[in-house]
Amino acid sequence: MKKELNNSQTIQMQGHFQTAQRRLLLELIRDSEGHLDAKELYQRARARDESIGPATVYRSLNLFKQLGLVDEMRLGKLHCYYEIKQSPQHQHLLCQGCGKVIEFQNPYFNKLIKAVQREHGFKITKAELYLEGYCPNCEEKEKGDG
Amino acid sequence: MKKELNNSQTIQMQGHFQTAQRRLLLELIRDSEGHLDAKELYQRARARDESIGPATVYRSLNLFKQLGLVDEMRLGKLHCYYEIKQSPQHQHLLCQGCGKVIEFQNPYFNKLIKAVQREHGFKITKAELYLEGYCPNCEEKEKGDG
DNA sequence: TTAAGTGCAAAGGCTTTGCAGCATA
DNA sequence: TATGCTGCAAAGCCTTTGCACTTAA
Repeated sequence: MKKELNNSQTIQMQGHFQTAQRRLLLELIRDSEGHLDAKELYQRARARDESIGPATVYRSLNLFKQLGLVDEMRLGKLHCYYEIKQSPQHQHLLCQGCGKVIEFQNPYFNKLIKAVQREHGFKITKAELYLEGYCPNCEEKEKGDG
Repeated sequence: MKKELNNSQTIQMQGHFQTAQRRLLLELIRDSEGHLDAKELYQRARARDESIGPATVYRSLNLFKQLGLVDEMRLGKLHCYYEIKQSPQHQHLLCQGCGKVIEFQNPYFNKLIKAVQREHGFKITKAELYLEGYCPNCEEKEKGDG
């Protein structure tokens, strides 16, 4: 089932060319469900279009960020991951054992943001919660290993 | 008022030499109150000891992390910041206007962690909340500029 | 004394930039 | 057709590594 880019993704390209490379990259980012860093994106793009270069990937990512098409976030060590904007707000939970990334939502999150906003008089524009730990499976293995 | 490294900071150096460089670096990290990246740390160290090299800074940071003396965290763009462990758990709020970093605590935070732990069966070992926005001052200026 | 730590310089990754040719609108 | 985009290659950062010298214990 081939998905098409939706309106919000194409309309916002106004003023910039739509190119095969950009369409491919956006498609890969969306299909990844959000857990893709620049390197991985480059590799996947390369698998579909042998001639694409890293410069195009980085330039496109910067354009997408600038246009507000994708969100950039830091997970794990030092990587930046990209995901299509428009996905409902969610946070990330990384398993240190198997590397799996889980997205979650929790009502306390908004309460927390609002409380901080109130207490510090900040206007908050970006909020990221990043949790790391062991999923039930890996937790079992940990116990087994010692 | 010169502060001395406390016991928890020296005891944990057991098995590793205490050197002038390491003492200097730990002192700078502690005095920075936690918002220092590797580059900035190197510059400050350089100001106090002209002969220190970047390799020593990076090697020391890695050692401190390994020994659990400092925490590494990602703030803002791509930087990693370091702070002395032992400070009570707190989270970070960055002003996009003036770059100021505020540490805060909020009871919802722990509730949130516990809820996620319960819902996903994860054993959470690390939790970072990162907020970005405009402080009251900069918010005013933003309005002024348009 | 001697293994660990240091500085220097070189190497390694990832990301950006310059440029000539190509493609979109 | 004309500007913007691409790929390539080179350059730029930041971080790590190899090596000979120095130093803490």
